Amino acid sequence: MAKLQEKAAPILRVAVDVPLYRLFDYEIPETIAAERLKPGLRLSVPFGRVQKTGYLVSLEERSEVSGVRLKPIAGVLDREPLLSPGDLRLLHWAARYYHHPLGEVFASAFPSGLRQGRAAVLGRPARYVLTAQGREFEPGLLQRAPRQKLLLEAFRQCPDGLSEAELAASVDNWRPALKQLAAKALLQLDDAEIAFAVAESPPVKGNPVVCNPEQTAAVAEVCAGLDRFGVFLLEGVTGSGKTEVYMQIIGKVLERGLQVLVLLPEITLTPQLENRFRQRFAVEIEVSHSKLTDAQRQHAWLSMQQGSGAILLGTRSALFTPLPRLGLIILDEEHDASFKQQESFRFSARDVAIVRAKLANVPALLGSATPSLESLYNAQAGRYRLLRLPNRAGNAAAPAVRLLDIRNKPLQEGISEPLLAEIRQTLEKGEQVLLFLNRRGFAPRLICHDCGWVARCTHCDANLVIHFREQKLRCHHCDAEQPLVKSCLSCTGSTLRPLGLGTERVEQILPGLFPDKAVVRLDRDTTQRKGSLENYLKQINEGRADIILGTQMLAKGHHFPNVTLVAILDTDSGLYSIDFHAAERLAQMIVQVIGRAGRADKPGSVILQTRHPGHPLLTTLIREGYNGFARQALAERKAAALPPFSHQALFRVQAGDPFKPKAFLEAVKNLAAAGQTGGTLVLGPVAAPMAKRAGSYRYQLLLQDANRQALQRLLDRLLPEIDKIKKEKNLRWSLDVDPVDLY
DNA sequence: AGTCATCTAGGC
DNA sequence: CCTAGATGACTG
Repeated sequence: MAKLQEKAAPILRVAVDVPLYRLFDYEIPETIAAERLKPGLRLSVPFGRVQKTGYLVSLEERSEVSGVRLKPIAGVLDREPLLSPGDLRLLHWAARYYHHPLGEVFASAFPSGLRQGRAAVLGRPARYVLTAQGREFEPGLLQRAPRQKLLLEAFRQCPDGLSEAELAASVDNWRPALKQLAAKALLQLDDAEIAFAVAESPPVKGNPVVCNPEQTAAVAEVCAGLDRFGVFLLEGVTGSGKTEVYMQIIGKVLERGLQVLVLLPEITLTPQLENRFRQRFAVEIEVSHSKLTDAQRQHAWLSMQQGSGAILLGTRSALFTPLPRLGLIILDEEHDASFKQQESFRFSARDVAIVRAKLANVPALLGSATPSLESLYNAQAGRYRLLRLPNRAGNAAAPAVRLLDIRNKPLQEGISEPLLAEIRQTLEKGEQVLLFLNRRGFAPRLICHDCGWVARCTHCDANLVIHFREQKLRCHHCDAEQPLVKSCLSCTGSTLRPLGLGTERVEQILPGLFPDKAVVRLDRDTTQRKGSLENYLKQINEGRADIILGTQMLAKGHHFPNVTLVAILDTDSGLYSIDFHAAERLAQMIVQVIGRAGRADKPGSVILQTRHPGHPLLTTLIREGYNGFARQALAERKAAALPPFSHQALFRVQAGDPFKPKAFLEAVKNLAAAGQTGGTLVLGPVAAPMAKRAGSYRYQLLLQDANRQALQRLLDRLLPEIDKIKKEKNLRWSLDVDPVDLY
């Protein structure tokens, strides 16, 4: 007893949400029992002159910091840590691997309310039920309020009432209508405790779908490995029924009483998957992405953390959500670059998900019609198990793809004569046409026909894009915009011409070419308003659109069953990029766009307009498909010792001063060279491909090594030293481990 | 990052 | 002599 009292109270080592590569030590105040303190707890700590949330990393016997400078923590925010030891190991791994400050990595694991120190209490989700009056009420009387009618009918189907999440999934913009119904005393907030009947019923409802042999085999193979770590790469052509495979495997995991994490690259893809999951599974499904409110995300986080949620569907920000009974991680569209966070903590949700699966000893399932070269390489090397779904479901034929040489052919706003004829034929049959052009706006530049002046952004090395309808010139790299000028700013001449092609320009010419045909344009400019994308998709699927025109958002996930002709207007942009990732991106995009055609019983055809019909990327892709392309691209990467045959880390620097970034990176390079024992390549510093952007001058330094550990060791040594380089004013640097683009 | 003490150029 | 804005030091 006496011994225990003599022993000094332990020191708390704490990670604070600041961009500093070190931890901070605190004392335990007498009011707090030391036994309570476990790693992972959220603490409130005095930090400088403010209070901040800190995360307890470890308890130490002594501190390097002299006792007089140590402060006591102000409080403990949780009774028990919200993160499990496994979660903590994952965060430590990620901070080390991506060389990012631990406090910021911890912060990224929590929803913003918990980050700010709010209590981790899970309110019962609001639920509504019909009143006696509401049960009697005839929905037909609400003819003039269609949304209220819709809601009332939905409640009629569900005598147990509906939660806000369920309402959001079935009726959009439900809140005002619900308010109206409540005001009419037809609805009320359900204050009865809900019996958890859901937990009693089997997790899978609805009819099992009959699968083809490949689907069945894929399901069986993953299910045979459910009790241990393993990575499965599900390569399924568009329309091959990947989702059904996911759902059958998820069903098996749910039957074991375990949780499933499903990650998607983009928010726009969550509603359709959520709907399918809700139809199939009678379990609590939580959704988490950045378009939800903080309260919604915190609710999803806590439901999963406390174990009541069974499926978490989210984007990369959902990756670190605690899942005490994790049984499976699924990552759909695994090739998508959106899984890589592109600022501050630059983690790859795909790569971290695999580490998470490994730490939790559960399988990870990666799915894509166009797997990344890294994943295909891992499959070849035997690290991943490759599962293939080569056939479209329902015997839909693969579309016929052909290159259309447009050299020396007259173009009308980017559309050649032969393509025009094909479009006309398709429209005459009453079928839909999809035109893909990966550039929004009217035209990518405005040029003076007299003197050659081009409208440039003053903050970036970029041309201003013409937005004709809005009469604006806009930079797509910063938020600069200005009115569309009528005369040249250099020679005052008035013969200004739009040069090049954007979706807005193509949209303008289509009514003249195809009178009476309905055109829908889908790009960031037309879908910015909430709900407008959904409306357009509905319009298309109900057959109220003949020509669909759009940018890459067309290539992602959406199904257009009545489209039988797909044309890529400008295939060539991206064929000759300086970034070695560009070829892979382009091939994936082409294949994804091709996948939009001929999904149902109608055979589809695809036309790629190109001025480089002999380009090996295109010819290989047409002749041998994505796999042929991938084989060739991997051979090229190997010959050039590029990833995945080597590993990269990129230092990026930007500053308002044009010379300081380079000087800073020279210093980093010298540091890297001093004491360099391994063979890590240090390339640069070079100006970024867009040297000036949003008013900053940008440089980069690339490190490359075939040995990942050697590269990591160099970074381990480099980072503390870089921290010591006297920081120039207004200079920002960041490190990107495994960069997915070099811009 | 956020805060604050210190320095500096320009205003009266 | 005063002060707004830039600069740098520091966070336990």
